[in-house]
Amino acid sequence: MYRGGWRWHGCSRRAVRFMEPTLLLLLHYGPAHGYTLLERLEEFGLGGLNPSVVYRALRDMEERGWVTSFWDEEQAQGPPRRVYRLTALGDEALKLWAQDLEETRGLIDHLLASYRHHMEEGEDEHH
Amino acid sequence: MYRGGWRWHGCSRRAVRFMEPTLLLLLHYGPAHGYTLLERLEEFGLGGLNPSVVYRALRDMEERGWVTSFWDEEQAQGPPRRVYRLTALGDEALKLWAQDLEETRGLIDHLLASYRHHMEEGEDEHH
DNA sequence: TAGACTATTGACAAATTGTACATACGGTGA
DNA sequence: TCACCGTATGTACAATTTGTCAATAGTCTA
Repeated sequence: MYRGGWRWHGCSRRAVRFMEPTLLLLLHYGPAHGYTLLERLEEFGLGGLNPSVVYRALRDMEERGWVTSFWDEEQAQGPPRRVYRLTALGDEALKLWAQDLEETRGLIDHLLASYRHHMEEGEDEHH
Repeated sequence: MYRGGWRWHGCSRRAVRFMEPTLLLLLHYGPAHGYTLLERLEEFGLGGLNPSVVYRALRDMEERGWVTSFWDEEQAQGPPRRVYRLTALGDEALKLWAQDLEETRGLIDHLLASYRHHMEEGEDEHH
């Protein structure tokens, strides 16, 4: 069950929802390592994500053909790193995601507008 | 796995995400039957949700103390109907949800702005 | 050479979501 | 009266997603 307290663990839940389009956008800037992407998610308010979750998302996107990956030849230092690169399909996915986000934004706007409108009405009533 | 095709089944996934705050708002308008709420979700772009999902959400909200419910005494026609009413706690939850939605909208705005900015930059480049 | 930091992965438990079906009341037409 | 339709709600289980913990591995430094 769980479903318990308000806002489950930090913003984790929401962060996960926006991770995928954000990764696509970051990769549209250019190829990058998983670890780098993990860190750059913070710029989009998606910091503190569990690394496993991010790596898993990248592998899933690869399965769908949105990205390709290969081991970094020039190992700078540390363990081998995987480099991800956006594919043409991933480019399409990013566009679709952008549309989806616009729609989502519309939904939220409508909901918040109704909320405020209703609350302002409530202020005038003397109950 | 699944995670397969783009946009899984209609807008179901997204609809579920916004169902809870929408139900809270609808109940802030006044007590209502589950079935009525189910239908009114459509006004917020959340139509076509599986009834089970909506009833389940209502029961969950009741477990958390956000709503109370009782069987409608005056059975108009048809089977017995349950009436849901928002509690003070539910009222608080709605306010918190509104804040959360504002934040979410901020995230989306930031993401879309970055996307557009990057795309416009790309147009100037001759690759 | 033990520990810290960078990187990635695997496996499994926990939670959420989708779906199919069960139940029940009242009205309608044959 | 019986079959059937539309309204209304609930249950149970399968499918999917998410959270978390631990394993591995290379490099650097004290």
